[in-house]
Amino acid sequence: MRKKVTLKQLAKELNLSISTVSKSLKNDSEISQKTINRVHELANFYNYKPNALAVSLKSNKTNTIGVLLPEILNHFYAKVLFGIEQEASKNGYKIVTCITNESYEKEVEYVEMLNYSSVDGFILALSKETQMLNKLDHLKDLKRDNVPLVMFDRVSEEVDCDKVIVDDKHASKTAVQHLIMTGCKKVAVISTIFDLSVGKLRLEGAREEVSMHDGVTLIELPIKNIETEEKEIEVFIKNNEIDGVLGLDETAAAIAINMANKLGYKIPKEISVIGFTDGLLSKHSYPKLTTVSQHAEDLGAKAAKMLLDRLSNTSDTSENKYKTSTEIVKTSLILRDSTN
Amino acid sequence: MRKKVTLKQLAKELNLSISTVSKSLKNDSEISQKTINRVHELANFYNYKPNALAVSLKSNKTNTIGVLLPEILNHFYAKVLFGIEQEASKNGYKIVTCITNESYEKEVEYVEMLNYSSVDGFILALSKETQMLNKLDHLKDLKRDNVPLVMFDRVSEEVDCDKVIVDDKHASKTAVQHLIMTGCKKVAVISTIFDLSVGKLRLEGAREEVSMHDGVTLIELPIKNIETEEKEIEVFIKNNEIDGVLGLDETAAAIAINMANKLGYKIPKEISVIGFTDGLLSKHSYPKLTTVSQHAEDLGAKAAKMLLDRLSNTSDTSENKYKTSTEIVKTSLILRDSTN
DNA sequence: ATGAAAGCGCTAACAA
DNA sequence: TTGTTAGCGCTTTCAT
Repeated sequence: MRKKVTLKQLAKELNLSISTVSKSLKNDSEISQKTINRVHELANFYNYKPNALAVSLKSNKTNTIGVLLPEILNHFYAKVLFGIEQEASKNGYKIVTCITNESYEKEVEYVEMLNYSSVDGFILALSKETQMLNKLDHLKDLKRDNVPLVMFDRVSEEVDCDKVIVDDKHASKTAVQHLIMTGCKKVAVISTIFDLSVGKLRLEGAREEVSMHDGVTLIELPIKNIETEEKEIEVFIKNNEIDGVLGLDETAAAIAINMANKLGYKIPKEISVIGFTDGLLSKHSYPKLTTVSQHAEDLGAKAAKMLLDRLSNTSDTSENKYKTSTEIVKTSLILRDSTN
Repeated sequence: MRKKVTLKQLAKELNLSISTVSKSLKNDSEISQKTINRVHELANFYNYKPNALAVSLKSNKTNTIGVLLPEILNHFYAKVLFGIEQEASKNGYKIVTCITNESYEKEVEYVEMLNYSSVDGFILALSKETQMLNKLDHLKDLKRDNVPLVMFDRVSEEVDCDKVIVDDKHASKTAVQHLIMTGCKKVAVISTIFDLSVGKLRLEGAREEVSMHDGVTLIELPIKNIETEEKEIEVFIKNNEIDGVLGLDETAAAIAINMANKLGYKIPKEISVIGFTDGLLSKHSYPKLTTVSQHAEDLGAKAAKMLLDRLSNTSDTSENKYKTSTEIVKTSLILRDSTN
C-alpha cells in the first residue's frame, strides 16, 4: 500500500524544510527558482496533492456546499441538483447531497451534521413535513452561526436568508388563461401538493384567473392518497364534464392525460391538459404535454450563484452583508400538443 | 456573529484541560462523574459539536463516500443514488455526489479532487466517454492508493474492484422470451445505448433468445441521434411490420408506445412493448409499460453496503482483503399493460 | 533564500 | 482523576 505523500515526505527527500516546500509549491517569490523547480519535479513525480482536510481545517473553508433535497426521484429536484452541481463545480466547489425524503427529522439531522464544518453553506428546499410542522429553528441556527443559506422552491418567510423561488402564482394564472383562451369553460385543478406553499400559490393563481372570466368555472381535486391517485382522477374526469385540466405537479397532469385517453376523450379537442414541471413525463406523454417550465436548472444555478456570492463576501462587513434577497425565476409556458 | 464553540473554549470556561473535556464528552471512565456532568452541561448549553474536519484529519476517516454518476436526470441513476443515500445515512455516512455528465475529463477531475482525503471511498458508474475511450488509470490509481472503489452498472473488467451489476443479458432474454410467448414474431430492439457495455449485453440476450425460436426474427434499430429519436422510431415502426418492441432504455420504450399509438396500432394487441428501467415513464405511459426492473434502489444499497464493508475491514490484512467480488442484481419483469 | 515554530481542533499515549 | 504533550498535514509569520 502506497501511503499518500505529504509535504513532510517531500521535504525529507529533498532535504528541505516543510515550509520551503510548501512555499515552493505556491511559487512563492522568496524561494529560489532552482528550489522551486526541484520541488515541483518531485511533487509531480509523486503526484502530490495537498490534503484537502488539512487545508480546510487551516483555512476554515471546505469548498463544499451542502444541498438538501426533499426528494430525488422527482424530476424537478433532480434538475435543480443538476443546475447546482454545474455551477458549483465550475467554481471549484463540490456538493454534498442529502435527501430528506420529506422528513423533518432527517432535515434537522442533516443540517446539524453538516453544519459542523463539513460545508461552507447550504442550499435547501424544505421537506413537506417541515413545512407542515413549521419548525424552523435548525435553519435559524444557521443564521446565528453565520453560515450562509439559500432556500429555493419550498421556502419560508420566517427564515431570513437568500431565496430563489418560482413565480408560481403567476405561472398558474398564465396556464389557466391559456386554457380559457383556447376555449375551456370548466377547468379542473388536480394535485397532491395543495398543502405545500407552492401548491397554495398555484391554486391561488388559478382561482384568480378564473374569477376574471365570466362563464368559466373551476373545480378542485386535491388527491388525498397517492396510492389511489389514478383511480381518483379517472372517476373525477368521468363524473365532471370538464374540458380543461391544470395539474399542479407533473404526475397529476400525466395521469390526467392517460385517464382522459382511457375514457375515450380526445385531447386536446375535448379536454385540454397543462402540467407543471417540464420533465421527462411531459415530453413523453401522448399527446405531449403543454407545461409550465420552472427552468429548474437555471433555478439551481442561480441558487448556487447566490450562495457562492455570499461565501466570497464573508469579509464584507458593510450593511448589505445582512441584506438578503429573493430572486424570482420566471416561468414559461411550453406549448405542446395537449392544448389547442 | 457567534463563533462555533471549540473544546478549547469549553476547557477555559470550565477551568479544565482540553483533554479532560474531550474525555468527558466521551464519558471516559477515568474522569469523575462530577466533571463529566459539568462538561456535558456546558457543552449542551453551547450546543457543542466536534469539528468534523479536525476529527477527520486526526482519524484519517471522513465518513463520507464519493458517488460519481454519469447522469442524474436519468431515473435509473436517480434511484441508485437514492438507494446509496439511504444506506449510507443509515450508517452515519454522508455522500458527496458528482455528476460527470458522461464526460471522461470530468470523471477524472472529480476522482482526483475527492481522492485527496475528502472521501473514504468511491461508488461510481463509468461515464459514456470513459467507456468509449477505455482510459481507466484514474481508477487504477485508487487501487494503488488503497482507496476502496465499488463500480456499478457501467463497469470495466480492467479495473479490479468490487462491482454490482445487473444481469442485463438474462434480463433481455427473459423480456424477449415473454414477447415471443405472447405471440410476437417480429421483434425490434431499439436503443441509444448500443455501444455501452450494458447495451451490448442486452442486445446479446435478445439475439440469443430469438435464435432459439424458429420463425421469429429480430430487427435492430440503433438510434444515432437523440434529437431525431422520435422520428426515427416512428418511421421505423411504420416501415417494418413488427409486432414486438424491446426498448433497451426507458425512453426508447416510452417513445415506441407513443409512436405506435400515433400510427394507430393497438397496444398490446397489434404491437407489444417492453422497456428497461422501471421508472416514472413506465408507470405513466399509456398503456402502462411492461418493464424490466433493475431494482435500482437495491442496487444502490448493495453498492453502499459493499463499500462500507470494505471500509470497516481496512485493518483486515488477511488475503481476502484483496479479493474483490461482483454481485449480480437480479432483474424482474414487471408485467403491465403493454404486453399480452 | 531557507527554516523554525505556532496554530487550526481534535485525540490519545503518557505523566503527574 | 486530571493534565501535558505530540501529532494529523498544512499555512504563515517571524527569525536566521
